[in-house]
Parts: sequence; C-alpha cells; structure tokens
Amino acid sequence: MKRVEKRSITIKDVAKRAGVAHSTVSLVMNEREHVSPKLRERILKIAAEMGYQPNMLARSLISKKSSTVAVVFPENPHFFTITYFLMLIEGIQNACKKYDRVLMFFSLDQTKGESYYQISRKWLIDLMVIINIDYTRDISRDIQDLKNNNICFSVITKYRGKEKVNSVSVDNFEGVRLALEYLISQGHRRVGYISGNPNSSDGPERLRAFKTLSKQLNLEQDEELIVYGDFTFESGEREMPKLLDLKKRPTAVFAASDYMAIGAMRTIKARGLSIPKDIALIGFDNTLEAAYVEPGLTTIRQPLQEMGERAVDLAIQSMREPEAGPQTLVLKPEFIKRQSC
Amino acid sequence: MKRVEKRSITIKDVAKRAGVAHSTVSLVMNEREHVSPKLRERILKIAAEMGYQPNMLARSLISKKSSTVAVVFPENPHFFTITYFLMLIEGIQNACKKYDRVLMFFSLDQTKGESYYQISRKWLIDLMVIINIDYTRDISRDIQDLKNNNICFSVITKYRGKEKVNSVSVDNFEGVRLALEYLISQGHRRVGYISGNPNSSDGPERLRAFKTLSKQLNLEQDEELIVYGDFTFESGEREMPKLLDLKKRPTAVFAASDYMAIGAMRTIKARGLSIPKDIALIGFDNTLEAAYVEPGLTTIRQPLQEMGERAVDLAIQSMREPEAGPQTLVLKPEFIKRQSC
DNA sequence: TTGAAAGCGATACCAC
DNA sequence: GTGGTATCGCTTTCAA
Repeated sequence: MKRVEKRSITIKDVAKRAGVAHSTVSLVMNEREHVSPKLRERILKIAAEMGYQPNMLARSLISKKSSTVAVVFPENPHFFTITYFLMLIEGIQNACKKYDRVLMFFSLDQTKGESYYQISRKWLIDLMVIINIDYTRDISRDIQDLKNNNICFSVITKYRGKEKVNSVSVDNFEGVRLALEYLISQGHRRVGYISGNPNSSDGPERLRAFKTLSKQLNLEQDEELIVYGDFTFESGEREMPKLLDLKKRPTAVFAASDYMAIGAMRTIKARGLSIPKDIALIGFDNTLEAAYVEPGLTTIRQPLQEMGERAVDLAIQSMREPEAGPQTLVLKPEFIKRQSC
Repeated sequence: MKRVEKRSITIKDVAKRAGVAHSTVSLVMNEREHVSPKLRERILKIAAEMGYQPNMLARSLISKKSSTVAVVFPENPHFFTITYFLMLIEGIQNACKKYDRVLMFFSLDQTKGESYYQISRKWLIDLMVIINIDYTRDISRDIQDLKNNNICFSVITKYRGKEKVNSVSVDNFEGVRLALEYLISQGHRRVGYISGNPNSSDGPERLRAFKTLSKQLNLEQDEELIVYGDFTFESGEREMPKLLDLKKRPTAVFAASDYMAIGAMRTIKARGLSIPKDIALIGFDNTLEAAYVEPGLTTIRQPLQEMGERAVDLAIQSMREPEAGPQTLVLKPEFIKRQSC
C-alpha cells in the first residue's frame, strides 16, 4: 500500500533551497519591489523548478483578500438548468478569467436565516455577485452589513432597497416599449400581458412599464388583459388559458419572460390555435430556448452574458476605487425578430 | 465617511465571552467529545448569540480538509451554455447541498500546462470532480499525482488511462443498441452515423458500439455512412450534407449527441426535406434542447443529473473508506420517443 | 474535562 | 535589499 504523504512544497522550502528568508520569497512571488533583479530571477527559477504553488487559503487568511468571485443565488434545485442564469454565469466566468479569480457558488436559503454577509465572513469573500434577490424578506440589514464591512459586490437586476449599490440590469421600460411598438406596427391593439414574479425587481418594473406604455400607445385598456405568473414555464402554461378564455380574446400576448412565453405557446398549440396567425406571441430575455421552439420566439434580448461580466467589473472597480461609490448600470435591450409574431 | 472596520467574530471572542479556552470552543464547534453537555450548550448558545461563523479557510489550512467540491472542466468559453454540462452540474450542486460543501469551478487550460494536481494544492482541494477530460494530451502523470496525494476525485465519463479511478458514465453500448433496435423496428436498414469527439471517452466508445452493433444487427455496411463530428451543433450542421449527398442516401441518421442531431436537423430542413418522413433522426444525451426543437428529437437519455450527483458520492466514499478502492459506475441509458423518428 | 502551546502557509512590518 | 518575527483563525496534541 502506497502511503506517500508528500507534504506540499511551501514558501519555506523554496526559501531554504535558495538560501534566503521566506519573507523574501514572498516579496518575489507578489511582484513587489525591494528585491534585486538578480535574486528575483534566481528565486523565480527555483520556485518554478520545485513546482511551487502558493497556498491561496493561507494567503487569504493573512491578507484578508480572496482570489474568488462568489456568486450567490436564491435556493432553487433547478437553478443550473435555467438558462437565464447560465448565460449570466457564463459572463461571470469570463470575467473571472479576466481577473484571474475562481468562481464559487453559494445558494442562499433565506428561510433558514442564511445571509449574504454570513457567507462572506465564513469564506473570507471580498467580491460577491448577487443574483436575483428574493424580496419576500427584507434584506436591507444584510446589504448594510456587506457595505459596512467593505465587501465589494454587485447585484444583478436592480436592488429594490434604498441603499445605493452596484447593480446591472436591463432597461425594462425600453424593452417593453420595443415589444409593444412592434406589436402595434403589426396592427395589434388588444394585447395580453403575462406578468413576472412580483418578488423580483424585473417583474414589477416590467409590469409598470406595460401599464404606462399601453396607455401611452393607446392600446385597449382592460384589467383582464393582465395575468400574473412568476417567470416560470409552468406559470405561463397556467395563466395563458385565462387570456384565451376571455370573452374578447387578445390578438397578441406579451410574456415578461421567454419561459412563460414558451409555456403559453404550449397551451396555445394544445388548443389547436396557430401562432402567430390566431394569436401573436412575444417574450422577454432571449434565453437559449427561444431559438429552438417552433415557431421561433420573437423576443426582447437581454445581454445576459454582458450583464454577468459587467457585474464583476463593477465590483472590481469598487475595490480599486472605493471612493467612487456604487454604480447603476442599465444596459439596452434589443428586439429579436423570429416567427411568433 | 463610515469606516467601521469591524473585525469578524472569531473563536477567541466566543471563548472570552464564555470564559473558556478557545480550544474548548473548537471542540464544541466540531462536535467532539470531552466537553460536558452543560458547557457545550452554553458555548453553542453564546456562539449563536454572537453570530459566530467559523472561518473555513483557517479551518482548511490547519486540518488540510476543505469543505468544497471542485469541479474542473476543460477550457471553453461557452461551457456554461452547453446544457449537457449544466445538467451534470445541477446534480453536482445537489450533492454539494447533501454533503454541506460549496461548489468551486476551475477551467483547466492544458495548453498552458495547468494540471489537476496543481489546482488541488493551490486551493487545498480534497474532493474533485473532473468533467470530460481532453485526451489530446497525456494526463496520466497528473492523475497519479492526485492519487498519490490522497485527493479524492471522480471523473465524469470514463477515464481512458490505465489507472483505476472513480468514474461515472453511461452504458454507451446499451444506448447505441436502444437507438439501432428502434430504428430497425421502424424498418430502417441503411443508417448514417455522425460520430462524436475522438478526444473524449464517449466519442470513440459510441463509434465502436455503432460499428459492432450495426454488423450484429445486419444493417447495411458502408464506410461512407459514418461521418465525423465533435459533438457540437456546428459539426452536425457541417457533416450532415455528406450523408445527404451520398448516391444512396441513408433513411435514418443517428447522431452521437443531441447537439449534432440538432445541427443536422437544421441542414435537413434547409434542404426542404421532412423529418422523419424523408429522413429519420435520432440523437444521444437528451439535453434540454431535444424537447424544444421541432420535430421533437427522439434520443437516448443519459441520466446527467444523477451522474453528477453520483460522481460526488463516489469521491466522498473514497474519502470515508480509502481502502475500498475506486469504483466504475455505468448507468443505464433510456430511450426517449419524440417525433423525429 | 479543560486549557496552554504549537503550528498550518502565507503576508506585513520593522529592524539591520 | 534582506531577514526575523508577529500574526491571521483555526485544529490538535499534551499536561494538568
């Protein structure tokens, strides 16, 4: 039985081999001044030869700086197969590469009293990306703790509390406008709306935009044209019948997420109706699935990868220039024409 | 300007408040014996009151045990939007919850000489899940390093080297059989095959299975019926014309991945051919997209979530019973009937 | 059963 | 410039 128990090569091993103090090696490894170029070279060479890898945990422990990006998302056993999140994560991962950091994932179960700040302390996190806060509970205390302890973070989609924080979101008002103007250009006047999760930031924002703009643009006003989902496929499937069963059916339906639109699509097809002939359909997000369904889903694109990447950028910036203060980044949506309307 | 600089609450703060040595608190936090139940309770209460969170990095540093699961995947800027991987990750994340560990992601760029073992040392990783090794380079040295240093790990899909390691994969032979037997039952005798990435473990394995079984099952034998992709959408789109342009066209095509099947589907439709009437199509994997495309893609399901979860299980088991030795887990595939054949 | 002291692998500071 | 020493927050002997 092989029991090798090799100890890792530490900074001290390198120092001993080079005949210098380990603090000197540390200076070299951190690319600091005060070491003669010649010695520097020699130490680097020896370190490379020995295959020395600095221990990131020891480093974090003393310096209070981590080399990670912590992504915190609301507890959801299907998080990783919701492509909306994935596209965000792809952007975050690309940013990690850029800043040479490593991605860590935390699911936050607020019902168990877990908090963002706790996570940051437990793992010495100095940079956090908070995805889709669940506003069923008040988290402003938690957010303040992060701020008071100089944890750099950004939230993806807006923060609804009053504290100013880094955030990256899409211009929902503009997105809704793009959708409605297109529908109007196609002659629609009676447009149904499937609203998103009220405990998110996008849900209510898009709903407000819809209400405001549908008036402004002289669409038919009718309370019954608005039904309430939660962004999921199932909710689209569940709410769509309410619109189809109206005495006066809408000629087009705008769903606040692609998932709901696809759920709605399924319901519509099941009734033997044709899209877009009998009823036009438009989504929001441009998640992967939108391109695959039949007919292709016309939708409003959020630049999700970019949003993920910029969220990390903002947090890094807060770290580099703490005085600068938090930024709110609102990216432009884009109209994506496919076949559903 | 608020500059609070709160120091985190440490084990010493708890000890001081409780009037005991910090080592005693440590015993309590780690649920060890040798502390009177009464004292135990009192310490736990105080710790809770103070909101004490053990510092995981300090803990790992001294104990050489981490509370993480490191997922290592081959460098690929689109990794997170390849749903095949995500379904694996969903399973891994669920296992993380189960074992109360935190997920860390590392992309491995072998061209830069990065190694699995390096990562484990740098981050004090004790549990690793290796996804889809790229066999363009020899990694057996790397794998040996992991083994010699008691890093517990599993690879997802098989390990092609000669060392015995934990691995979780699907029974490719059985999967190919399910597909071919179904096609045969539908009267097909001339079946095209789009093969997967030769530098993976599934690619060659499925190809071998196809060759063996197509003989055994008396399908038409014709070298030209096999074309070579790499599992991606693009390769399916690229290779399909070669089959369509054959003097004697196959009546059915079996793609070694859903992505290739969907790429092929696109090509077929572009030619104005109908699926399955003009040509039947079957995929492999049952990734998310298979259900969305039109016509729905008939395919062979890999239990990807389960594979991810079991990979962690195996690694944990190696940790708990090191003598037991590595296990090779081969899960059963399943035939999923949709509309493409 | 409890506490004191050593040490994990690094950084930071202060002499020299 | 370079080296010694304290320190980060924790676990782990070992003595009392």
